[in-house]
Amino acid sequence: MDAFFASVELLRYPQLLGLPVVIGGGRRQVDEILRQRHAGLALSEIPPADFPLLRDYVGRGVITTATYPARRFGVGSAMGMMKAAKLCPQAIVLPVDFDEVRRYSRLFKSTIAEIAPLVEDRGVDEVYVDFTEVPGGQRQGGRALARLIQRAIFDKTGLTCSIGVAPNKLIAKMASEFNKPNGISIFHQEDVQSLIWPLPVRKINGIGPKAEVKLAKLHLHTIGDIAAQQRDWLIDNFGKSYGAWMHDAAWGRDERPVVTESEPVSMSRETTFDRDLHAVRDKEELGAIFTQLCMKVAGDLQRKGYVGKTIGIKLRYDDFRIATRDQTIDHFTADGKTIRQTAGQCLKRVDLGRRLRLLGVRVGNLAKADAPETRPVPRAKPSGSAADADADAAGHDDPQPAPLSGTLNLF
DNA sequence: TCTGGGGTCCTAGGACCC
DNA sequence: TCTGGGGTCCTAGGACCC
Repeated sequence: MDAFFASVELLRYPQLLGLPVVIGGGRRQVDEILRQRHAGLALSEIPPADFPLLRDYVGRGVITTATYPARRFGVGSAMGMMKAAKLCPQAIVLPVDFDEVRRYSRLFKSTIAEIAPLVEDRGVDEVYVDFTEVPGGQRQGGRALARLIQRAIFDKTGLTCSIGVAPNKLIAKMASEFNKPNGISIFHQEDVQSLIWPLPVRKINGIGPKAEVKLAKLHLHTIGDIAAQQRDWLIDNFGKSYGAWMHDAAWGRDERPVVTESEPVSMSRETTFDRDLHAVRDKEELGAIFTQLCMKVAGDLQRKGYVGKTIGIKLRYDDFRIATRDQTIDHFTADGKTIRQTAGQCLKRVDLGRRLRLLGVRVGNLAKADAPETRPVPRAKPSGSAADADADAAGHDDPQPAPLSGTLNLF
């Protein structure tokens, strides 16, 4: 056994575990429900019978997680709150406390690292661990060490976790879902045929909704269906890289190592508005939000010690179409005003005639702030792109650049 | 009143360079 | 009047994941 995958169920308030509970939605909306009913009371002081209910929720947002009793009604992660309210109106709804989630996440990961040091971060509640070299890591096919880790996590955090142990990351991830919550599953390469092949294609980490639809059109529904195809046939239908990968995955082949260190590629902030905003009518509001997003990204970069060169925006229109624009500048920066100005140039290159649902700001092409290549370039060298020409024409440090024909001079 | 926020990686065309 | 062939960077979009 080389790899091991663990994920945790991040839910506090043990008194609620047996009840249908969803966590998520808009912070403001949930707080509003809480305030109306229990002004000034901490969550822990509210008796379970008095908790706010999903049927009282109004507004946007999605579910972050749900208890198992709630999942029995068909609600789950990423589902819209309004849809969930139809399925399970009696569920208790709680706000997400991201600071606390992060705190528990760190504790979860450090607890594992103390026992098995090779840990790969896979987000807030998941990790891969390589315990090939951990003393005792092979006992009972890895079960002994998995138990030890599971117990340590529970002792330190009070949280349960599901663990899969397998010869590689791909199988370990699938194994971890076999025995939820708080289970341990040990898979061997030989189990792929009997335990993995009957599963739907979506269970492969890397096959999403689009690939699922395309596979279904080709009459491929289970992982075994994929495994039964010729590699070249998959390559013809899905491309050289994805097709070959899909074939390997269906056969349980995966050579990726556990990666313990990585540098961020980009940092971003985005927000979905309470209601769709229009570039003209909601100009003030939009402008203020835009500036805030830029300042937040700048703060994130500075706090974490990074600078970036590519600054971009993202918008989501009311019809859910997404547009992105970005621009690479000639020096690295983490400065809010620079980000704001460059992002403002990007905004002028996109259609602002439609109502907007979301606005985001991103800084990519990151480097460590103290790295030598991040120092300012000696002289700015002009380049001839249209965007630069526009920036030059409108720029000269002017906070209110000239309008571009056909678009609105909002920012 | 379906559909968050923060990421990564891939593709593909055009610019530009040697 | 048939115009190579790499390589890298930039930009936009999209799939996917937690």
